[in-house]
Amino acid sequence: MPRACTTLDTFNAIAEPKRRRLIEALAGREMTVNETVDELGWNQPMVSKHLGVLKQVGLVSERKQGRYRLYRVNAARLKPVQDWVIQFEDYWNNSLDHLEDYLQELQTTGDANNERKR
Amino acid sequence: MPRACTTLDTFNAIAEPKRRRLIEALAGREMTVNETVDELGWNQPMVSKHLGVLKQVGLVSERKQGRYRLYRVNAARLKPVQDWVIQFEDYWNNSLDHLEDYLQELQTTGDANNERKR
DNA sequence: TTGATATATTCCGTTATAGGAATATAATAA
DNA sequence: TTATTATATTCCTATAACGGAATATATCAA
Repeated sequence: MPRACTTLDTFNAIAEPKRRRLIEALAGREMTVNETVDELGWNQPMVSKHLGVLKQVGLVSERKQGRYRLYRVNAARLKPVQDWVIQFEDYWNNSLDHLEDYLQELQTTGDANNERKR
Repeated sequence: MPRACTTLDTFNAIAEPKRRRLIEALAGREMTVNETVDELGWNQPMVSKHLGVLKQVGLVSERKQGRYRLYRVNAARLKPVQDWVIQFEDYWNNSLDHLEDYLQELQTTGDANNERKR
């Protein structure tokens, strides 16, 4: 079984850095495909294809105007990500977060003694 | 060029639903691989493999104790995701978020008139 | 009509994937 | 030692991925 489609959900869609960059560029303002091309400096098919993925997931919406297509971010679709991550907010600034332990462990081999009974 | 490795960064690692589930299961408490297997009802290699990906990204840390390996979530590694998403928080509850427009547009064909001058 | 502009789509090649099954390794217990 | 428990790894297969290049479609302008 391969990895899930990028068009399956928001999490998969924003795993790609270019798509996050695209969302940042479009945040708060509508833009034409070519305006985006100019702003990001990518080639046009690349922008169109990434926009296509974002559109399928609903992260951007598209509005036709003449021969232009205006794209805009649908920030609400990011909420599931925020909602999922926020669950763990309590952990990353207090004693439950053991980042230092982890970083230290990367350097020491870690003693594998003291069998725990289960 | 294929999709980026799941072990490249947090965004790619959490794109997989099972890995998010795994993080939830381990949140706040250390667990053995087999405890996790029991709790999630997956087979053991599957749990080990997903833990392996999470470990490479630093989302979980591992501590050997006898023949057990205790896994624990490193919530701090989720912060980049939170930091990225939070940028758009302003958009998803006020006028800048055009969700209704979008949903409505899905049903109407949308008039492609009114060429905009550029 | 013809040409130009704006955007989307198709074809291609390389590659990492996720799951299943089987097996290997490590550590303990008898 | 041998058996058992705990965990990791290897091999397999099908699939979807990005990017590049080329091309198709759509709309406007002359």
